[in-house]
Amino acid sequence: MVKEKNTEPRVSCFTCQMRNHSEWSVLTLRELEFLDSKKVCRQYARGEFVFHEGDPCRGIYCVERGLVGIRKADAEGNSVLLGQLAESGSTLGYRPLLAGENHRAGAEVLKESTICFIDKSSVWELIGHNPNLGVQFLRVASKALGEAEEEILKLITLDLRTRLVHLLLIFIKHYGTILESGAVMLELPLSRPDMAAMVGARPESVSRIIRKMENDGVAVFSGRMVNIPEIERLRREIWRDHHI
Amino acid sequence: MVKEKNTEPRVSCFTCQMRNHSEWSVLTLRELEFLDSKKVCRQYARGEFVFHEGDPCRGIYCVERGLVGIRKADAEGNSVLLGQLAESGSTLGYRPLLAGENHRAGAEVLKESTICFIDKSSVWELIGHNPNLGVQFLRVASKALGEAEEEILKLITLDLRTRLVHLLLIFIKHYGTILESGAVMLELPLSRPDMAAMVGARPESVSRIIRKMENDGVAVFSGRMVNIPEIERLRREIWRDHHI
DNA sequence: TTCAAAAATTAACCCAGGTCATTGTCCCGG
DNA sequence: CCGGGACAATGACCTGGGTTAATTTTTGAA
Repeated sequence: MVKEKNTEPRVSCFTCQMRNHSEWSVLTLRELEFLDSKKVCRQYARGEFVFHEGDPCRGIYCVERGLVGIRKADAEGNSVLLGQLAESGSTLGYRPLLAGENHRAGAEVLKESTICFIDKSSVWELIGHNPNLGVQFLRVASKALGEAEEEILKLITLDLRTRLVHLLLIFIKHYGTILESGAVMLELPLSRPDMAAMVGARPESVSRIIRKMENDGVAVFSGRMVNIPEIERLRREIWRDHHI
Repeated sequence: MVKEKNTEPRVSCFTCQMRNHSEWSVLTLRELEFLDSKKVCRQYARGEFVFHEGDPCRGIYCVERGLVGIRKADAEGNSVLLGQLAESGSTLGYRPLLAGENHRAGAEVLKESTICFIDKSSVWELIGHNPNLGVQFLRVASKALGEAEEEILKLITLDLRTRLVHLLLIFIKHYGTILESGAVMLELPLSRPDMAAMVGARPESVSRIIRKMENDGVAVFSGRMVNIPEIERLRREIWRDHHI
């Protein structure tokens, strides 16, 4: 698991591809210089934690490249992956920073990643200096809140199969490719246990649903590859719970 | 249901009891004058909606007195009450305002209330004028996000009885009184269907759990009154799922 | 290349809680 | 004073998905 991690990769905020799609897009050149001078970047291997549940929040993290999940666990070892996965351009840990709390969930690296850290006081300094940055965070936090509330409703009203279809459709949007046959091919970014943690279920139940979906001819799973012959059939499932 | 509603009650931001416990506490006198001049207050009867799911967001609402729940429903008529109930001093509808979205949930008046409305542009004007107000909203939104995520974990890992006990303990904190016997007396602010909507269950299931709790001698329900002989027994239930 | 640990699949079992139906009470408006 | 509609309690029934356990496959470290 330890190759040559902890190396500091050469990363600059100025050349960062995703900057204009992130909260930082509102920064002036001067502020960007400040950010660039304050950030500390490093590589993380799959399985590492960027921060743990309960840790005091020292600052925020900016994913330059890779994939990170937000995991929340209870005493018995059950765990959930909350919300969307963090990819290039995503910011991690802004919630506890802005709420003035400790981390209430951990950030687990799902694919090798390069992540930059910006300490708390520098973030507040930037927000104080450029209120637009505060407004950006306001947007991000409010959108996340809306999605969390949507998730609560889904957990209560939708059965597991439907929730899984929702997840698949999101993955298709992010990672899917259309074959010449018109079918959609998808490489899942997650293991089965992690897929289960995203929809709030056990891996065994996810397996069971996958088998049923294959029997129905809706999708074919093979390891992390999924082939969906007709996306429309998938889409129809999320209307009216796949019966009519 | 219609008595003499729509009367404009005499409400002033200056004398508002809860102001110093709300986001508005950071306003200067001058800004407070602005807020007071812009706000529009009115009374709402039980059952009215302050705004509906899907409505465009025109501004935010400030509960001066009363009780309001945030309700989210799906096509089949199932519904959930999200998060905490809004009482005196709570702000409603800040999420869609800050996210720049439409309302994704409705606000339903649960007890007769007096509520002030502040239009969108005035709020943004205040935030632009006093960035501390923005920071306040940042705090509020981030805390709400943390609680929503906590709720997701609870829905997945805790059974109905435990979720209900959590709810009771919150109600006790807000509305409970200690009798001379040491027992706790509580008047529930909600009907059974609404309690069910708060814990993500059906009213019948809540009834069933209530009966079991009475058999166990943990609590006695009579209409909206609840008597809890020993709060400690309640508290113990949320540790380790009331076995062991 | 090899071995142990993690991931995956499948089957059998079972129970929490959703669904449906019945009955009774309370409250409000006419 | 009556009647209709929300609220409440309870029982019978049934199923989605959790639990356990056994087996196989994949993975990655040495």
